[in-house]
This record gives sequence, structure tokens and C-alpha cells, in this order.
Amino acid sequence: MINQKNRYEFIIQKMRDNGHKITPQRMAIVNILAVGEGHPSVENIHVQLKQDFPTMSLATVYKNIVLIKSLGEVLELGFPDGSNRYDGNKPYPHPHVICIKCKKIVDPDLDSLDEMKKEVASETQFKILNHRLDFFGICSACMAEKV
Amino acid sequence: MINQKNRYEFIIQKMRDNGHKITPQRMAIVNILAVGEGHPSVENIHVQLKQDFPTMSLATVYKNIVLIKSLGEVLELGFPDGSNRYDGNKPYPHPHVICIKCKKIVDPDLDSLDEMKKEVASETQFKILNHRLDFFGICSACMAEKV
DNA sequence: TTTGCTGCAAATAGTTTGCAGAGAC
DNA sequence: GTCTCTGCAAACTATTTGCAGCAAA
Repeated sequence: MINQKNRYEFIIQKMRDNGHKITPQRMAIVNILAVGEGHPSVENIHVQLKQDFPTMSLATVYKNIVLIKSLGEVLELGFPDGSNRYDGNKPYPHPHVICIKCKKIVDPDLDSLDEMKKEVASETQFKILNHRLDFFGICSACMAEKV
Repeated sequence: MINQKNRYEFIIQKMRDNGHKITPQRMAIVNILAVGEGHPSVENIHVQLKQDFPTMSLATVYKNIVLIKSLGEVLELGFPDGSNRYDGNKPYPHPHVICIKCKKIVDPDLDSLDEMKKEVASETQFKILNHRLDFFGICSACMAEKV
């Protein structure tokens, strides 16, 4: 696990280096994204920040996410149903395991993925630049609920 | 490769069995989806069908795709940028390799995926029901163009 | 002081829905 | 003849954009 405090500082510094101003709203958004456990949605970020910034607008959240994406410091997880979740802790492509009931997202360790990438490249003659791997299922907590 | 004529007949028959009427528009949409080479978008299907059905509306294409999805006979590939592509030839989850330049989609054979599914299940304690695996890169044709 | 940021409201794009007439069965 | 489907237009939702005032540097 990457140190989250350092991750926050790293992103803020990168913004400074690129000539962006550091506003309180911006700091708060980066802070939420830098926390590793969550894979928050825009809506989720907005609701959280409304507590500290009652005037915080969705547009500001969106604009900042666009900025952080452009710096390559957040991974956007868009899903077919239109929902979007963000991972600012590990901004590079990596597999996700998603509970279809409680929407929890877990990051598994999968060593065999690099091997698979090579397999695909050699089979299809593509130059592989990126990937996306999601598993959908039911987490143990939701299974225990038997709802 | 699944026989495409049979695939078309199969979907049409399944519609009949479920009490849906077989209209010319419906037949044409199923026909396009049953063809294996393409992974068409809604827009793409609509444009193709405008030739034979000048009054064909986007809504009809959407409604029919919803129907075919509900029958489990088309795989929807929604991408983070909002684009959607459909695979009516292989409606079950399978890996895709996508060229980011020409948008071509290829289906590679990957034996190791089942193994990975088990690995994830045992590591995360999830019951895995579904998955999505996409590789993004540049196909050999686009690389040769050197544009 | 300068320049970029916030936050409101309006615009946008893809998709869905309501409804009246047409068509499958 | 019945009931679903089509196709138009309007509604909807997530996201983006324009702009005036505000705040960081």
C-alpha cells in the first residue's frame, strides 16, 4: 500500500509544478482521491465535500478530476451502466473485483496478467498499450447476508 | 466461429418463443448483430439500416437491443468514453483487443483466463459471476500506416 | 496585479420514455 | 381483432461549458 499522505503531497506538488493554483476545494478533492480504500464516484466525492464546502458544485469536482486525469494521477473506472468510480491511489491500470450488491471494489494481486498481455500481443500482432480487467461477483459479506 | 446464419435463426426463434413479433426492422437488426466480424455501435447499426428503412429511428434500434440483451443474446461493450459496441455473435463475456486508432475489435483466444478467475475467487473470497477484459493498443495495420 | 478557479446556470450527448398510428399474428 | 412495435418528439441523466465574480500567487 502506498503511503496516502505522501500520495496527497505528491499530487499537490505535481499541480504546483504545472502552474495550477492550490485552492481549498482542490486540496479536499485530492485528499479524498489519495485515500486508497475508497473508489469514490463523483457524486460520492461531492456529497462528502458538501459538509466542509456547502457551496461546492459538481462542476468543480468534474473539472478537478479532468485536471488530475490529465496529470495521469487518477484512474477512471467507467462502467457500462454509466457509473464512474475513481482510484487516485493507484492511477495505473490494474484489475478490480467489484461486488454487484454493495458496489465495493477490491484490488486483487494477479501475477499472471503480464504474461497474458504478452500472449495477446503475440497472438494479435497488436502493440498493447493499456488494459482493463474487472471481475464482477458477490463479496463474502453480502453472501453472508443471504438477503 | 459460430455459423452466422444459424445464429440469426437462433435469436429469431428465441424471440418467437418468448412471444415477440418478428418485424422487418427487428430481423434487420438481429441480422447485423448476428454477423460475427463486426462489433457495431448503435449509431453504426442505425446508419446501415437507414439504407433499407429510411424511417428507421434510433429509438427502435435501442429498444431492440434492450430486448436482445434481455434474452441474453448480445454482449454490450460499454466504454469509459461513453461509446457502446455490441457483439451478438458471442454473447458471453470474452476478452477483446481494441485498436485505439481505427477502433477495430478483435477477439483473442486466452486459455489462462479461467485459471485467473479461480485465482481471484480464492484470493478475494468473492463469488465471481462475470468479468470484463479489454486490451487497448494499436493494430498492425495502423502501425504500418505510420500516420 | 494577474491569472486561473469556483459555482451557478445553460448546453450537450447518448439513451430512454410516452404515445398514436401501423403492422404482426 | 388484439396486442405489440415503430417512429416521432419530449424527457432524462451524467457530464461539459460559458461566464461573472473571487481568490491564489
